[in-house]
Amino acid sequence: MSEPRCPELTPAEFNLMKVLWRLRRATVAETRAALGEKGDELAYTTVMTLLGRLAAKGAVVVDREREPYVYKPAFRRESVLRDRLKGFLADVFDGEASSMVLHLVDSEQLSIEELRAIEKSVVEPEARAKRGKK
Amino acid sequence: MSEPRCPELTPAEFNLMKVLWRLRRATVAETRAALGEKGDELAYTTVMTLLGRLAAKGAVVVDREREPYVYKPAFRRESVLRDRLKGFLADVFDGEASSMVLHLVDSEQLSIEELRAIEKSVVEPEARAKRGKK
DNA sequence: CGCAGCCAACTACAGATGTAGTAATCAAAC
DNA sequence: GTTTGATTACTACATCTGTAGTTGGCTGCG
Repeated sequence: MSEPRCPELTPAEFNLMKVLWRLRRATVAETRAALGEKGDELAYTTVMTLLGRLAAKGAVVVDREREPYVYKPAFRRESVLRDRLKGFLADVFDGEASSMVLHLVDSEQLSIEELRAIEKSVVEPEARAKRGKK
Repeated sequence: MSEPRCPELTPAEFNLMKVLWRLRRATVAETRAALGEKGDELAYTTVMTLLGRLAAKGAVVVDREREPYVYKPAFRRESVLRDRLKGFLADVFDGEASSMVLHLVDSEQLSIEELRAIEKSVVEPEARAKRGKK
């Protein structure tokens, strides 16, 4: 029995998840406010609907102890990002990670310096420790 | 007037595009056959519907000179992949390319050796020439 | 010449998605 | 205590997606 995987998320749902990961946990109103700051104005009920769907598919946990309910992510951000990355890589680059990275460099979204820095951070132990935050 | 961008593609549509890029150009039947080899069995009319939608949104060009019609991609594969990558990066990793690559390495989808190889290929001129195929 | 196939156009349709309105409740303000 | 505001539970619904059926033309086979 491997760890339970996060269910598929639609773009709108994923967007909510990003907010929840940032806030750790939040009520509908709080979530809505955070979205608003990003420029995503959604009706209160829309946010509720989305959070409801996320709860239904098990992507968030709802604390119904006391109202207003508090929602929080059921899966670590890191692991969800990883899964998405994996899926994307398989879908678009046939799983060829290096091909993808090459594209990144080619299109100047990643510099050689960054590439070297990554390499270093993977090898060097103390840099390794730092990792994880980002 | 910058270059026209490829319109958004749904997963099913993108899947067809992958086939078309491989075949360069193809009829409905040929496309369908190629999909079949990959294990994607779709009804003839389904393939036609999808190609029709792709044509409608300008992602493929249709040669109606003589039947059966011949469909071919309206955009280079490379550029579409790039766009998708860019969108994904922005959406999932807030545009932080190095963060994404770090994830790749962490989850062992990319080895340090590959990373070094990429670095090299970007720097070295003759390796640079080779690039493009992949 | 009439039928069997191939093909394009049009139609169908269930399920997913994004977005939000309405009803019912409850608690705080007056 | 009645009105008001917050909050949740339903309901709504237009679109988009994936998948495919139906209709009718044209073409070559017998």
